[in-house]
Amino acid sequence: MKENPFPHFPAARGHSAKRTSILEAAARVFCREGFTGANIDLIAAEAGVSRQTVYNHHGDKENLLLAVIKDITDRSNAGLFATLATFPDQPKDLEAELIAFAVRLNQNCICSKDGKFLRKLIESEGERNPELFAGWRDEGPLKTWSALAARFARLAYSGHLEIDDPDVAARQFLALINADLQLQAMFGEIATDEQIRSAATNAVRTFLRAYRPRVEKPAPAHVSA
Amino acid sequence: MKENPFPHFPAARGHSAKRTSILEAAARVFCREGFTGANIDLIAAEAGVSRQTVYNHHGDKENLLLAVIKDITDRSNAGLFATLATFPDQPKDLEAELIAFAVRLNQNCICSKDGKFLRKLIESEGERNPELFAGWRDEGPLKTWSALAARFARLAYSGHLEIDDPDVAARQFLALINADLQLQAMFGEIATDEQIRSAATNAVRTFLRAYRPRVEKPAPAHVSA
DNA sequence: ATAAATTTAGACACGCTTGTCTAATTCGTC
DNA sequence: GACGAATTAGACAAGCGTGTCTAAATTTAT
Repeated sequence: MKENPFPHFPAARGHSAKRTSILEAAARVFCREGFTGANIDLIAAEAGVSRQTVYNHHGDKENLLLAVIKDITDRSNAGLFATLATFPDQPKDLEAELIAFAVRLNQNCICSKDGKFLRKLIESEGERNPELFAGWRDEGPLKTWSALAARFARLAYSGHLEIDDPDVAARQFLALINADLQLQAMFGEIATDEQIRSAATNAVRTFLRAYRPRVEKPAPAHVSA
Repeated sequence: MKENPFPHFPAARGHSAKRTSILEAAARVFCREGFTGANIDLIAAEAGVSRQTVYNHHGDKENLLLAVIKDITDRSNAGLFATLATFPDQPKDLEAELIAFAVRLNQNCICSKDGKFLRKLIESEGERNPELFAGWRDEGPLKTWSALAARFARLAYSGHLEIDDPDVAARQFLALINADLQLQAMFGEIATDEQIRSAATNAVRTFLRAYRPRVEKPAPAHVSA
């Protein structure tokens, strides 16, 4: 209601700074303690803000949770699709480029603070808010899978890969990427760059052993040996 | 204190039945609502028991959570190692037997009610009880990985597979097994037998494309072509 | 410097949950 | 049928968390 009806100026500077810090603190606390376990006083304290300010910005607790999820979702999706755009469509060195892509995917999307928060929040609260879960699934994993599947299909068409079902290949690629990192992801620990690189290397090596064409260059005509 | 000091009879029949039903209900509610969100009245109601009985059996709420986790962990580990024992050590049809093994693993351990409960409980409460998380990790995933890695190493030694790092192969096998089921697992839905079989087939097919020996039978001498 | 908007600390009512206690009731056994 | 153990319903105090309110202090823009 009292947000800022007309934008003579987008918002007071301290105002939006506090809004941000509230959302960040709330995300941390919701993740750590769960919705019911998170208490507003703690969120306010971690945000360096008074309790009343939290209520001024976001109404009640339920609303705050939704704001947190929307905030993280938006940022997370932006990062995700920016990263997907760097997929190696016309690779010179497929293995190296896929590894680099996998590293980016892990760093920017899956192992990032946002990515982990979002997954844990959805997993904790999804059972109580089915439409929340459905929305996340449709906009997150399902879109990721289908986008990635399209890229892999292209690589198959251009003869770089030999793939029966691109959707399966996409899911397997993502599963392999995380095979070595799942345990760390479950706890608070953030994966080292070295660990991420190693995980990506292992994953891509196996993925390519499975999906690299077995006969040399059965490519579609316009690629000549 | 008032459990049953001497076992003239192990415990009243209704007594242990109620204990079981309390643990089951508590597991459900803790999973659904989180530790703080779970309330004893609800657990008692779902167990078909009075609130006081819950306190009689398990002291306070914290204690009840520990009892639930211990209960599920024990059952879960028993199933896990029973299933691991059915690994195809001397396969005639490696692909078929690995698929069957993967199906058993998913049905008995990963997609089972206990498996899902345990994972969600640990993920929710692990951050607040580090030793809980550590115990689960050491007894669950780490042991699974190492047991599975040993089996794969054996298959590699006998020439059925060509594996650089058996630990990596084991993690990748498990990751592939779940690639198609992760989303369903996150929600309440239980995977169909058909889905589990299909997921296992996809996984094993890819796994074997990656790890089956490329040159025919470079086996260790005693296997003759 | 002044006026408007925002933030703050604190107090407050209200509801819910935990854990205990008691007295009545049911259950299993002899 | 009678006994003891377990279970039950209900009341209860104490603590905590939410959300509201007020009056003072602080920030921001004019």
